[in-house]
Amino acid sequence: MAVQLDTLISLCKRRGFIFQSSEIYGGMAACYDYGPLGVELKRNVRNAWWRAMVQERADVEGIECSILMHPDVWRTSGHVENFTDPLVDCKSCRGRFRADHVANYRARYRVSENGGTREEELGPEIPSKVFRDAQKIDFLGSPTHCPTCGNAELTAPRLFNLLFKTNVGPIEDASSVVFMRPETAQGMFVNFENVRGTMRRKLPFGIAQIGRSFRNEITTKAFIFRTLEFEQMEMEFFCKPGTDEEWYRHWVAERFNWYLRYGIRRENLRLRQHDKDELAHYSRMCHDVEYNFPMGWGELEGIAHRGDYDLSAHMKATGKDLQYFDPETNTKYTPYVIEPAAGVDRTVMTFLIDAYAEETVLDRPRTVLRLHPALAPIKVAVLPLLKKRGEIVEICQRLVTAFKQHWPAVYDDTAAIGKLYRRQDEVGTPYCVTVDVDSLEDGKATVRERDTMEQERIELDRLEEYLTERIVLAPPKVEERVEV
RNA sequence: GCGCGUGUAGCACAAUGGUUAGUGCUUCGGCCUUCCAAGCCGAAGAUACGGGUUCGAUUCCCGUCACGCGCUCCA
Repeated sequence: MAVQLDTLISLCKRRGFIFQSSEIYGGMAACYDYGPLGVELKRNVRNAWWRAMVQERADVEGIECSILMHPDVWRTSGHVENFTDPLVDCKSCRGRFRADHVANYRARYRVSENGGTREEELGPEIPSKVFRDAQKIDFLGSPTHCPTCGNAELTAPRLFNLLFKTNVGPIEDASSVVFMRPETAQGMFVNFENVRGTMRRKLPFGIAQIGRSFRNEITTKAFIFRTLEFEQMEMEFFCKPGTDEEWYRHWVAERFNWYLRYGIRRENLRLRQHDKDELAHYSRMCHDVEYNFPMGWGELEGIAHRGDYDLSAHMKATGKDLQYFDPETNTKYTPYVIEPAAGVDRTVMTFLIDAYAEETVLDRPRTVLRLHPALAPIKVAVLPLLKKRGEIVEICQRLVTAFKQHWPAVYDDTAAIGKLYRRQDEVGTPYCVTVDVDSLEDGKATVRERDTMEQERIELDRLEEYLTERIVLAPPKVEERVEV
């Protein structure tokens, strides 16, 4: 039985993982802040991805691009053109229509630009230039009758576009409109030649990036599953046409197995291949990695075969040559691209849900996050069994100072030992080190493991080595690997 | 974006058109205890925001915001 979302949200807030954004002002819809523990968990997720996708591989380079890019990038990619149609909703039958599909509709727009205002009859289709240049488009005309139910219950037309716009420069002049990137991928495409050239790369190779993206979604959903501002982990893998299907299968398997490696239960994961009519315009094939969330199956990551769509589009738009010269065959071609694209926030949420467990220990409830040690926000807690004994506290302080050189570590003496253990269980701390009176005699401390609650006496000067073996070198939680 | 529902302390809940809004957990201080949420004493802490009805609103009404569920949408 999976944890209820409410329960998880409550724990996230109570223990400093995730807060509602701008909470004291009443909240900001679909925006969330990561608290002290959440920020550690999230960074660990990023690092785990980067480790698997860049550090451990010989064929992928990293990059970090600016969120603001030349506006033409998004025209070339198709993001500006799509979803710029004005849409109307029928309040009666709840249908939604493109305004220009509703009969007898002629719209007028008030366009503010260059400090002045002019009114134009532009018709239902808004040219992208107007959309780009206009600070504000007012709909002065409006359709009235719903084509489905015939009732005069249509809302005023509204522009529907997922791109966030903002202005460069302090004056809101029309010429300064730019977009907040809706995906990180375009940064890799426009830097393809920079990375290939400076890193002296031959095909195949990939460019990976982790960063924020922004989508002005109509509908938000389920906690941090869909937010307006979110973080992506994307990699564009450039390869020779003809080898693309093999690489596609490689990356689908590789990405699915990554989730197993960090402990997501096999039965809560599935691969789903997109039907042909479901594919995006640039996409030839696509598999989603899906997780069985409390609210149903949801997409964690998409592995898409983008063909040569993006590089070709950028070549056409800029006139630059982004083809690859293959020295072995002495030919030029446009690389094909395989793109695994994952959401950091969704992945964080998934790890939290999958790790959450409630048990009964000695007739007492225990809540525990069974996070992989590499992901746990706090790696080790140092606890004194007797806080009144100065020698014991002294040893604890010495240990925690030493541990902090390697990992996030905490010291806590504000409750009885049982409660201290439960506190750490609830935030997923994999190991607790407890110093007691015997420690003063035998030079050992008790190491208590989170999942089994088993204890082991370890020499004080062996603790760092002991914990390193279990935290840094922690094996995959799920050994099973999937072939595609 | 539509419909339905919800909003009381950090968390989970209770109560009420009228005295000081109650309980558990949590947190903090103290005593005691010392290897799995023990006990005792004490403390801090709330009616989402705005308006209306009323002598009086946390309670009734309206709006806003946020969250949940369903639909819709979705690169």
